[in-house]
Amino acid sequence: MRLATWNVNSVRARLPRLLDWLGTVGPDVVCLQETKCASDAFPSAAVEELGYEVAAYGTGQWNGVAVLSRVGLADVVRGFPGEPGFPGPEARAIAATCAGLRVWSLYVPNGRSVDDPHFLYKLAWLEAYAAAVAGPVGRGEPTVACGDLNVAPTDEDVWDPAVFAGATHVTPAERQALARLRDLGLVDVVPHGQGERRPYTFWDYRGGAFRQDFGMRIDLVYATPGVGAGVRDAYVDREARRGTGASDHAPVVVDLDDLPGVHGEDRRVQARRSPG
DNA sequence: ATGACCGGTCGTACCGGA
Repeated sequence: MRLATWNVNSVRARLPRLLDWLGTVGPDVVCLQETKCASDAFPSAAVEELGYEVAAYGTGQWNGVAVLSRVGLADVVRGFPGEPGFPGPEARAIAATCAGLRVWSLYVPNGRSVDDPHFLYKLAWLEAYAAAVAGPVGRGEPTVACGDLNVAPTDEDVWDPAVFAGATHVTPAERQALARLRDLGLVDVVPHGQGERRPYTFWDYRGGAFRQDFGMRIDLVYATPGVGAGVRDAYVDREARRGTGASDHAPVVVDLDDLPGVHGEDRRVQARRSPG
């Protein structure tokens, strides 16, 4: 299975590039974040023409997540029990089961600044998510929690730690909240950055950050141990960040062994069985 | 240089992003 996660920064603005990318990379399952459109405004038809089913969750111009799959898309859940709001519910989490794998597409709150109420919301949201997946993950259900987690796990995951002194995304509090997920047993599937480059996934639009590789690794794939052991390859698709009309995030692409008991024919059956 | 970019919005400035 080829799994990917990508913060597209508006699915409608990115649609031509998304469709090209789906055709070129051919992922089986895609987690999208910052779709920035309501569920019923998601451009599903264009994606379905390429053979994907779509589960979208969006409430308007902010946030928004989705899962695309061409290997089955079952048991879709939007949000999770105990999910905090700001102050009301926000569209930041959606789950679906694809070829036996429980897939979460997550868009963790930004935090804005360390003295902003949004920062406490970010920490609470991460804690609540960890509590929500603790049961299934503890029972060994094959799971990936992936998306824009908005935390750089280590100083190695930002281009210059000095620049981020006092900023969000690198604080001990955020890293501890993220570590709760690893405490459950989830493993960080660290991609390679293509060549010798660091596996950054985000570069600010401003100041030629991408050209200078002033990036951060904040788009993450956290997998249960059995899933992590089946990772054949994982890479950051920097090509998708290049040129005009790009998102400020690059996709992370992960090639996984099929889960035990779920083989190619089963996947085709699941795909056929699902409603179009 | 307290900047620089981009997407969205009942918009033509401002918010949010990170």
